[in-house]
Amino acid sequence: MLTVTTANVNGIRAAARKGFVEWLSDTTADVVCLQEVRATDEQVPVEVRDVDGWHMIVAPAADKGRAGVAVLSRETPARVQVGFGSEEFDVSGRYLEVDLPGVTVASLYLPSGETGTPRQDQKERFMAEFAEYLVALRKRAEADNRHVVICGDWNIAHQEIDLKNWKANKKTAGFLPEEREWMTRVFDDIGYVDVARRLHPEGPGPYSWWSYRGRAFDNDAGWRIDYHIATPGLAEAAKTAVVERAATHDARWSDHAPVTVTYAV
Amino acid sequence: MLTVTTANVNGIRAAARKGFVEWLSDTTADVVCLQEVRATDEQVPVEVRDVDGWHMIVAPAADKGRAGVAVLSRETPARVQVGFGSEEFDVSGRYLEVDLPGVTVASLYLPSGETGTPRQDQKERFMAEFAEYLVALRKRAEADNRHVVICGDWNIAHQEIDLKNWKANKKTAGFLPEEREWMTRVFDDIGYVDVARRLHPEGPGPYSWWSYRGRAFDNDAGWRIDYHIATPGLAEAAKTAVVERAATHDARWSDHAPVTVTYAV
DNA sequence: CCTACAAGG
DNA sequence: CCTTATAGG
Repeated sequence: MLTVTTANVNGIRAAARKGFVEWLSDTTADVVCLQEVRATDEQVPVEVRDVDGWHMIVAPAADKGRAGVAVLSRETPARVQVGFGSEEFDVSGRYLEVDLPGVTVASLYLPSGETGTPRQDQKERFMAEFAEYLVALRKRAEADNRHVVICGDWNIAHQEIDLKNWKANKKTAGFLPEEREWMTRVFDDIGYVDVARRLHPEGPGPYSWWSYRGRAFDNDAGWRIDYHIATPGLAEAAKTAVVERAATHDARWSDHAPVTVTYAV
Repeated sequence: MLTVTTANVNGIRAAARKGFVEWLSDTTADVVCLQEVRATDEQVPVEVRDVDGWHMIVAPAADKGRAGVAVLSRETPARVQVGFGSEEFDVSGRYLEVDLPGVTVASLYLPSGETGTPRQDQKERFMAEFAEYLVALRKRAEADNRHVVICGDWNIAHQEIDLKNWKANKKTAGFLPEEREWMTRVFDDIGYVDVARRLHPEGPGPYSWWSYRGRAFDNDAGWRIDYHIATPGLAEAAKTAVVERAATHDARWSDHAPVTVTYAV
């Protein structure tokens, strides 16, 4: 059994002050993928960095205080890869891949974008380059007889059931037609599987992100943008998928909730 | 009897969250001079701006979130003056003068400076221009038969007894020889009086500012840089001068403590 | 070690 | 409505 969690922490220093450390010491996960760490290795609070029994790798952004992904694992990874071979994005703290026995686990933080701005162009450049990488990664995994799961904040809600107010958000970055179609291609053309949706085909939700503005969390006006996107064999091995909304409810240390999947591998 | 308090609030919005509102509702002062308000009129929390029985005038800096002085008085001032006739400094939120019956009260926030930098040059330009104004103000007050007191953060410790570690700070802005000599000229040549020191000639202290760094407050490693500087007649009428260290100890809402003087006028 | 601002989300 | 960075203190 391998339990993997993904969580966008929205600043690991702030999260550590608000309950992330307690969540980490309670979790039974074997691997934790983090996004928006917003800190270098040295800036990660020692209560997180030196927590007993965990191995931590951080891929910070060159731009101070922005983005940043990390992987915590109980086993030491056999291989670590920062970035996916992109000149533009490999220093942006958005992709970190580690090899654990039989399975490659990646932490992804896809740009959030902003409709009609250069930030949306950047998101689309990322999506185009990353889709190519996903193809190569899948081929490599098949050749090596390895499973792959890309965990993280993909910043796209795939279907109408993946956000509460889909009608109001048809022109909002994260639910644009071209973004949704891109995710469809990841599934249907490249061959990855949305693990949580496969286990729970019925919507709406469960959501994994709620804006801090207004009463979005209390009203469950959220989006499902945090995914486990896995190769088919691993997706079929998934036994449970849970959004730990309660974990964040007791002590809300991020605007995202952890998404945890247990794989029978 | 006229009781006047001066307090550098280090951001009135932060201070209001931390206990300044309670301090204000408890004080028996008739006039309160504030420095480092760091807010425009509209940005001042309503609990302060609309507090019953007080009239408030704010002189913010053109530079958002910086400096800013204010005067709260139970009586409506007959005259209000922002700045002291300086092209450079009148928009810098550092001087506000009001006329109350028989006495002119000013709130001053002198630049803090920084040894060997342009900020120290600015402080010295301010000191030069302001000294000239002090001469004119004293003459005008005598002609009008009015008392004057300039309350505020002068950002200079005058003597060795005015800071805990004077030996270590001989090259620190706020205790430079030229700054101390300038204050001596304000007293000996221009004829103003350091009210609190006149009532309490013995040092060391009492200090009115303690750095937030380290344990400066607990160790009373402070500076006396907040003064009531008055014309001689008013200084002679001063009955008590108190640094409200306890007020800030119960709920420390600033790195400065209020300095309160009661005048028998 | 605080403040407020700015930019990103 | 959050985060971190920055300048000023």
